[in-house]
Amino acid sequence: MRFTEDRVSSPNPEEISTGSMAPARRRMNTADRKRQILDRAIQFFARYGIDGQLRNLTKELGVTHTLLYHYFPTKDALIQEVYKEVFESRWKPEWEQLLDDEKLTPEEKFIAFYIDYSNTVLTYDFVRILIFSGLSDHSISDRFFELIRLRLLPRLIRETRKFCKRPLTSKPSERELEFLMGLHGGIFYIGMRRWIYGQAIYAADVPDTQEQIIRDRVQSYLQSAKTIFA
Amino acid sequence: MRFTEDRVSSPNPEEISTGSMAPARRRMNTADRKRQILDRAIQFFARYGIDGQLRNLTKELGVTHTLLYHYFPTKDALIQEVYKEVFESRWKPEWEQLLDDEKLTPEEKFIAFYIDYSNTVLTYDFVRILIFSGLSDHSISDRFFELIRLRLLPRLIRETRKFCKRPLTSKPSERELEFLMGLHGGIFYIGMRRWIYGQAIYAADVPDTQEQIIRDRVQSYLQSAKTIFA
DNA sequence: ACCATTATTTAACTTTTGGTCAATAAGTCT
DNA sequence: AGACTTATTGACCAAAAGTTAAATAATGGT
Repeated sequence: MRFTEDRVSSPNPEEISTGSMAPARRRMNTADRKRQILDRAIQFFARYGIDGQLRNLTKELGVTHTLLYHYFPTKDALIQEVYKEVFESRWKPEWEQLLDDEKLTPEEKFIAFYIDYSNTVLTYDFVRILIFSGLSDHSISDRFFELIRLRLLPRLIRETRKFCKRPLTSKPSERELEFLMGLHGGIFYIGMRRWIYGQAIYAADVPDTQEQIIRDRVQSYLQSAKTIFA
Repeated sequence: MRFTEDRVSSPNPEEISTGSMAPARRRMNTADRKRQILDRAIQFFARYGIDGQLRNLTKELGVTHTLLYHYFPTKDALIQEVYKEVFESRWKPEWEQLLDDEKLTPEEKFIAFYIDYSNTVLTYDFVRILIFSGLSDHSISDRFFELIRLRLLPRLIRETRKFCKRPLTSKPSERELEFLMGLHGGIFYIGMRRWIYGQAIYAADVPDTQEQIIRDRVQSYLQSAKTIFA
């Protein structure tokens, strides 16, 4: 004998105290509920991947899975909104301004940028959803890399050249770009180790250490660029 | 009306010529068939993830999906064997010997090692299965990182110190390790970009360029280590 | 040429899971 | 209080997907 019991026992914190088991159906207004579902869905798909089951997602919300179809026409539509939310709404235009700031040295820009970038991008949700989407469908993660390639890399290359006192005009060579990707990838790898492989990154909990690491790597990158591209 | 039609039309190359549609059931000996299934399964799960469907896997083999259960008790057992094959059988003990070689300089060792390591580990199957397994269950990818942490990192740290002319005795500091992980991660990121995000790595098809990139990064790492840890 | 073994298939079962639809009830407005 | 809107649920469907058991037939040994 199996019951159809989608909702978890006590979804509404206010109701728990009674100990009764009638979950007392509560209505939320459309906007709030949609927001709530989307937020949960981000965490949920980050954890279980896009193959995660809707019934499990809604169980976390204390709601039956059919309610989702009141807000999203299909599972895929929900996932698309999750992608949109994660990839597009977290991009900071300030990064570009920072890298264009006339008052900062290239070194200061690199360090300030990568510290903030790490704090924004190297989160559980972001890293995992980026990887999940890359694994299943490039077209999603491509959009994020387009942003990097168009908005960030040219500026980072420019600052590198400034630091090396080289002319800024010519098109970046593959060797230059690839050397930069070494820095970039090394930093992203911190998120990989932490959120994909589940390794404890000692420095992650100590902001000072975390920043020291980035500082080390950036300085290493810039100094070596000077040597390599002299 | 639906038929149970698992096998693809002409599984056996020798039989195609006739154009007839009786696929002529062929028996393979146990060892060969198991090997064949395992090889295919590696490619298959690398591509579609562990959620890939057995019916699709066996379709590629020209066999019904139930045949799998003659060789593996369960889907999970098959996946475990895939993991074992990918992670354990590709580790090269020569790496340790190379890094211990008395006749090479630290710089030569680093470069030789990372070139070979890249060629072995940065393959489609390996990178993707490593990520898939990390995403779903750390316990699998952990085994691979244990190898790295125990067999490789101490040697790489030792060679770094030799290069910097520093004493070899003390325990590696977190800063040292983390700086090394910057190099390591930057190199792994090449595989990520290529096999997860599907980016065309220009240098990947030109061995010379590929090696130049690794050379650049290794030299950058070593030179900077000298500065940082002086 | 026959027999025994076992690789392979056919058919069927079960659970899972995305999705539909009509019924229910919590708010809101008058 | 009664009516109206619509958020929410319960029952149900169909296809997908892992698993099992019995039937079939290819191969090797005698």
